[in-house]
Amino acid sequence: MSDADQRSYHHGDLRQALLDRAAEVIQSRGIEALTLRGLARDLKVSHGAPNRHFSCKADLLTAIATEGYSQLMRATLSAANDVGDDPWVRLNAMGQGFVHWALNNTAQFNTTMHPDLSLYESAELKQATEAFRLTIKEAVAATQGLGAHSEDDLETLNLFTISVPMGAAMLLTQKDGLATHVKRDKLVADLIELVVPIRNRKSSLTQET
Amino acid sequence: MSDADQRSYHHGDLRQALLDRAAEVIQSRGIEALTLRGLARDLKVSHGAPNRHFSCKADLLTAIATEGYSQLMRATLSAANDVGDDPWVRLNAMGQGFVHWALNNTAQFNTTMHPDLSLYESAELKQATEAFRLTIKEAVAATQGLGAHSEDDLETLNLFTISVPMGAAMLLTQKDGLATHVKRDKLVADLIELVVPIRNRKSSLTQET
DNA sequence: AAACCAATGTAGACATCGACTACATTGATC
DNA sequence: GATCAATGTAGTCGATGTCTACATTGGTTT
Repeated sequence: MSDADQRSYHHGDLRQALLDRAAEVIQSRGIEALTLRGLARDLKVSHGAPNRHFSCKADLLTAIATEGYSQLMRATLSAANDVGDDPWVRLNAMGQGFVHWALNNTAQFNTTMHPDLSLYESAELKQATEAFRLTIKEAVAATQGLGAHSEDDLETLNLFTISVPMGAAMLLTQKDGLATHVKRDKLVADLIELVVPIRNRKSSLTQET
Repeated sequence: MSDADQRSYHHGDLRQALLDRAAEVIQSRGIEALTLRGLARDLKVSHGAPNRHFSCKADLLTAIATEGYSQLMRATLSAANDVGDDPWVRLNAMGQGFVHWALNNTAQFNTTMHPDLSLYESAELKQATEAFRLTIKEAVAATQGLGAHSEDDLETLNLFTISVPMGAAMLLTQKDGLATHVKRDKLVADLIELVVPIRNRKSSLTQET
């Protein structure tokens, strides 16, 4: 072994290295092309090493998704905290934060939303999913009565509010999606404005109707 | 060979049988668990037979997605034709038709939206995708100036309009999604009403603002 | 009617993968 | 310094994708 590869036996943080490399592979060649043995080769470890951290491929994908929900929640909450206390303005920022995180972490986002993962029952993933949904639901509930759609059912409003960033992120992260739009930030801002309007807005009570 | 299985050598329509069985497998065990050899076993043909119709697994998924877009377009257009000529009412119906098709064809919908497929360049899939997007775009364009959001950019409006059914279908088709909602039709109608409102609407010109 | 042939299905082979097992090395703890 | 759980290695086995050669069929041409 040359001095270049100072890793004699233990890798150091193989788990995180696997997660990082997996995201790269998914980005370039898709989830189907992702293999545990391929990751092992890329990271110069034996083909069985990944199994010490992920018992199977579904386990790896689940871990990516769990971390995805966690980061998604942090990204949305962080965006909300950047804009102050008005629940309406906060919800708008959360929507934009959601889409921006998805566009900046395409592979992780697509893996997080992989339909197969809802079949693979995982306690951690379920918990992360619920925590995220609760965060959104609370933010939506906090805006009730303050702006438009104040008369609508909360569940319907919640679905509407999360559907737009979710659907837009889905479409924009496709390889041949609308991602080539020049002014990405403006598109996202305009889009979320249609769901949670904050422009031409003086206070929390002077909204229409 | 018994008289029950009258298929002596040729299957008859193996291609469609593969597509149908694939949808069942995806529905119950996910896209990752789908294998060409498994399909061959289920349909009592040799392990190489599927390759005569689909050169690889990606080809099969692409075919499902292509058919998915085709059916999705038919479902939305059919829904529009059921409600008359008002572009605004038609667009509303298309949104509802989209979600209902997705909820009634979960496996096909999830496969159609599989992120891997945008990496696998397929002329037919690309054509089907573009045809569908054009259909939506035309329907959105036809409503411009008639209702709300008349001042918005068409591209933004288009993304908004398709994002809601797309995101909602994504969320509702998840195994632990909101699909347990009792009044599914009402939820979908209320949801789309938030995007393309048609209630309390006399004509195409007496809308707010 | 007989020959022909493209479409379709069969059978076998090979590299690769997931998953399991036994064994080896390491670093932390007592 | 001994101990041991965590982590990595090497080998194995069944299953899969994909390729090739061969077999069967039904329609077409002569």
